[in-house]
Amino acid sequence: MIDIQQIRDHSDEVILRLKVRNMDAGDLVNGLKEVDQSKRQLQKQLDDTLAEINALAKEIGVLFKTGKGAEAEPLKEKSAALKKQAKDLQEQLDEANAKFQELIVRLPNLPHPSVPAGKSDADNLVIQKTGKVIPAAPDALPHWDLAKKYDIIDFERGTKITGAGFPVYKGLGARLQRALITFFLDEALIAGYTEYQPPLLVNEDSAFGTGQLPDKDGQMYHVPSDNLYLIPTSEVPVTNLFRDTILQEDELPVKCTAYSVCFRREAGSYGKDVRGLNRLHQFDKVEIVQITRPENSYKALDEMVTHVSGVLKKLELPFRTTRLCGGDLGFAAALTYDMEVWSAAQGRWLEVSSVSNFESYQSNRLKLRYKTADGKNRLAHTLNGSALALPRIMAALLENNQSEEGILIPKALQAYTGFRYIQ
RNA sequence: GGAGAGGUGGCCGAGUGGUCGAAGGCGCACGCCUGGAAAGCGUGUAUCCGUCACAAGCGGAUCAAGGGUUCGAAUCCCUUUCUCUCCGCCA
Repeated sequence: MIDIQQIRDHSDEVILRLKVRNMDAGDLVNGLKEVDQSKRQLQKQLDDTLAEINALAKEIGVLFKTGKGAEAEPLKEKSAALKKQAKDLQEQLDEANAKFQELIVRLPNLPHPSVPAGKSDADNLVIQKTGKVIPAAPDALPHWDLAKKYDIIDFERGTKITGAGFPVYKGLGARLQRALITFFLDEALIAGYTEYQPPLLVNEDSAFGTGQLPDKDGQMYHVPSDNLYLIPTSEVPVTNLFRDTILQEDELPVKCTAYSVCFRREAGSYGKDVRGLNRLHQFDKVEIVQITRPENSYKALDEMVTHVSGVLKKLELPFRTTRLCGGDLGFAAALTYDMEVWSAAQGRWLEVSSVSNFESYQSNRLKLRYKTADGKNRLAHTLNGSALALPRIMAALLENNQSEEGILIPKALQAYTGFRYIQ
């Protein structure tokens, strides 16, 4: 969440910057300022009252010790009255705090100055195109047909055993999937990331910490009997490893990578967007996460984009990088780059990675700080990115590399698959 | 799932109602000592909130979490949660 100090000192700027998200935050920000004010006032009153109570208790203690217990009686009465007052103030303060919390979690992160204005993904700024987009042959098959032709993904039986959006990978398809995971992890390892294998279910605190709750409630699968959530991305468990943590400055940057299965309910999706592998309820992803000092986070963001680009180049897939516009920017992100690969047979770009800098928005919720050389605790910056999401990579590989001989596995992957063609 | 034991500061570990945010030790930082180092000696060493200049100082909160008893609780009571031991079940 946004640092309240920023709202106290620069509320106009906050409102202005949120306009890039097409959000009119005026009422919210001003309401927040008011609640903050009364909250602090109540805090002061309560603290003063408690201080009086504490002083009385000490006095009474001394009286008892010196055998003047009788003299303590009026003090006791006074204390009782103050206690009642304190309880009252405490209730008011709790109320103010709840209100404050309710309001502040509704404020999304402030967009970075470079975020373009815009309403939807159509307004995202294309900043880089890499690789040649060759028009697909007229008889090119979309990946769902190729999956059937080579018997490598079984959508129907996935639907039978679970439901739509839960494909079954089979034979060379399953092996290609496994190869991709290992390849991605190895690439991250080379880039200096430490590999993690996190739990696939998280508790409420974790879901809140990275911002899935309360903003995206309903997007996650929930297990009510244990009040746990299936992770929509390993960003959630991995970033939460550092919840309530004060790191030493020399531990930064922290660089983590994790492969995990991801679960998303995707309520409300439909049409060609969800055909085949385009949008699934369960999919595999390798994620990269960095925790940095504030002054280094944008350098780290560039580094992560470069890393993902490098992996895509090794896969020989044509891709483009876009900078998300204000309207498409995620709730917690300050700046996001999307990487999209060209899907030849579908003739469209498929998002395979999203790399974001959250600045201190997540770390403020997570209480993720680091101790500077002069002993001060500061909020760290968090970043994450997909490197990469598997299904659409799979889709693009199938569609782009199809020929009469079968589907050619890119050279960099062959060492991992152990085969050159899917035939 | 059943029975029992327990959760104290970065770590270990005292503390069963009164000036305890908490003894002592370790670790760490700085200083003295030394040619340099070790040892030794000394000093310091949690987090959050408020006041305020995001200083100092002062005040408040925090001994797993929440609630209660009391003038006063790390210490007593209740609930929750986690860890450990034994049993059960089990990949």
